[in-house]
Amino acid sequence: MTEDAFLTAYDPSAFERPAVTVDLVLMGLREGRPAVLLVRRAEHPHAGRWALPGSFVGLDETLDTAAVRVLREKAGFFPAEAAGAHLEQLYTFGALDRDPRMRIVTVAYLALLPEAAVTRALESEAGLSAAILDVPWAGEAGGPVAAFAEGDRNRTKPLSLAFDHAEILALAILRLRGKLDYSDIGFALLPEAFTLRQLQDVYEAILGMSLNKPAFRRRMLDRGWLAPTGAREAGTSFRPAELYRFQKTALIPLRP
Amino acid sequence: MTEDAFLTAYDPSAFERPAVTVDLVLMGLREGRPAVLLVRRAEHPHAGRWALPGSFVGLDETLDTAAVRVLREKAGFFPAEAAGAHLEQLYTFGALDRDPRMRIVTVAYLALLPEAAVTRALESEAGLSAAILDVPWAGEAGGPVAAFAEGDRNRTKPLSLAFDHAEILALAILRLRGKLDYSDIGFALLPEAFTLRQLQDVYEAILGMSLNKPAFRRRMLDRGWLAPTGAREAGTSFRPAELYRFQKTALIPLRP
DNA sequence: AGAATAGTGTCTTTCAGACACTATCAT
DNA sequence: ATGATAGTGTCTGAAAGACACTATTCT
Repeated sequence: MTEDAFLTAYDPSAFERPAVTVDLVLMGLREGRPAVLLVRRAEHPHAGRWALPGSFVGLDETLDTAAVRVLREKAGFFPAEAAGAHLEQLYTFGALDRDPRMRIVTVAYLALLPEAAVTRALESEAGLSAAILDVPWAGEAGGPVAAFAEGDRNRTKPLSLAFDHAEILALAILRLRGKLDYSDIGFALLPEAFTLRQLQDVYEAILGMSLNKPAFRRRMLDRGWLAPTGAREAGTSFRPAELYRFQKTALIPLRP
Repeated sequence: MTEDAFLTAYDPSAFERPAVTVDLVLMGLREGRPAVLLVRRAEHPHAGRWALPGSFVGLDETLDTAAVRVLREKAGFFPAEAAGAHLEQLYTFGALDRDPRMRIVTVAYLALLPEAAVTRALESEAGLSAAILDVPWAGEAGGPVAAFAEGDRNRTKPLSLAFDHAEILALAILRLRGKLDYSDIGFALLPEAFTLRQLQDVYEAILGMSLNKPAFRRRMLDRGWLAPTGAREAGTSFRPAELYRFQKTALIPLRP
């Protein structure tokens, strides 16, 4: 039997199979605080609760393609924004009862968005809301992550997330923290030009702790990923800071 | 409409869906060199090439459960061995053409096995073979990973892996390297009692580079994860080294 | 001038790399 | 005693934390 003959005779529908979805943790900053974009579920199951934007994965699209599609269709991003956003696979969740309708395996993605893109998405997509995250430093292992409505200034009533989305969210924070120091994801949350103070604010917001200023500046500048633009920030009532661009060097310093 | 009524009316088979499988990278050591357990494919597609052990995911089992089942059924591990092995999800692969039969999304797992378990599995499972890996240090980004048959002493003919399994394997090495320094996975490849030299050999094999002895000993002992057994290795023709056990401390030192 | 933050100089501490050295065991 | 590896003492250099200081801009 040749391989071609085998493939022709093969019956792909022999076994029942789980459904496959992608769910996106859309992380950004709102007034310097880490935030996630959520949709309020209108329908069962879990109607009225908050969920990560997601979608079923079609037979004609890869997992990554499906994630980008969600970015466009459910999160209101322009194709150019969706293509430029930092998007990485997070983890795949496959508990038996994670969805009461049927067996669903979901591939979770983490997307990092600059503050301006978050604002624009919120304005263009009515169903979308930003939730502010409370991420105190709770050790390397992380802790539960609480999400609050943007209006809830006192942070008294944490939002109730649908399905296992709270677990996915907690893992996203962990991933973000873990990669912050040795990758370039911190820059994905910032605009094209930014000050070192803004960069440090991002780090402090994600890590949930304050950092030493001179040491932080040294580390960042010594990596060689920052190119001064020559311009300075505007609109301050004090000395304006220098603006930098992120520019990954071709020569990555390797261990000897 | 109540949630119950909604669920009763819901048709779970409305859309065509991809199949879901798990594939396992079973890593261990063979004579101090990193190795993977592979099965030779007898059937189409990719008959004659080498593949990672895997299986379809049933509707009644989680992803993790399916991975443990493969450990038992296809890799010949006793239930106790399978339960004790280090097993973690690696990444989910969903390219459109990764399997010519049909659309398959596979969740890749990484399993780490002590040398003795590898030897036993090879003896009990006829279809299983060990492939020695060539993992030179090629920078943080890693490089292609070549696998060779155990008999191929000169390492001239790299094995041809089926599907996208070479890609999965390369990612497994990357994950292993990345987690080696800050997690306890190095110990998963060692027997219950081991010497510091053996531990260093594991690190050097996985990183593909040699390490400084005093610095390595200091780091390992200062972490407080090693408990001296009081016994010493036997059968050497020179001074026998002290044997240690891995024992994770309850008090994990946290950042302040 | 005063206020407020940007940005730096420098001391200290911590820790990894390097090297040479001592200790211990089998033969 | 000899050979071979286990295990350690110590110097050096790189880098982070802490703190105080200077610089610059707006009002």
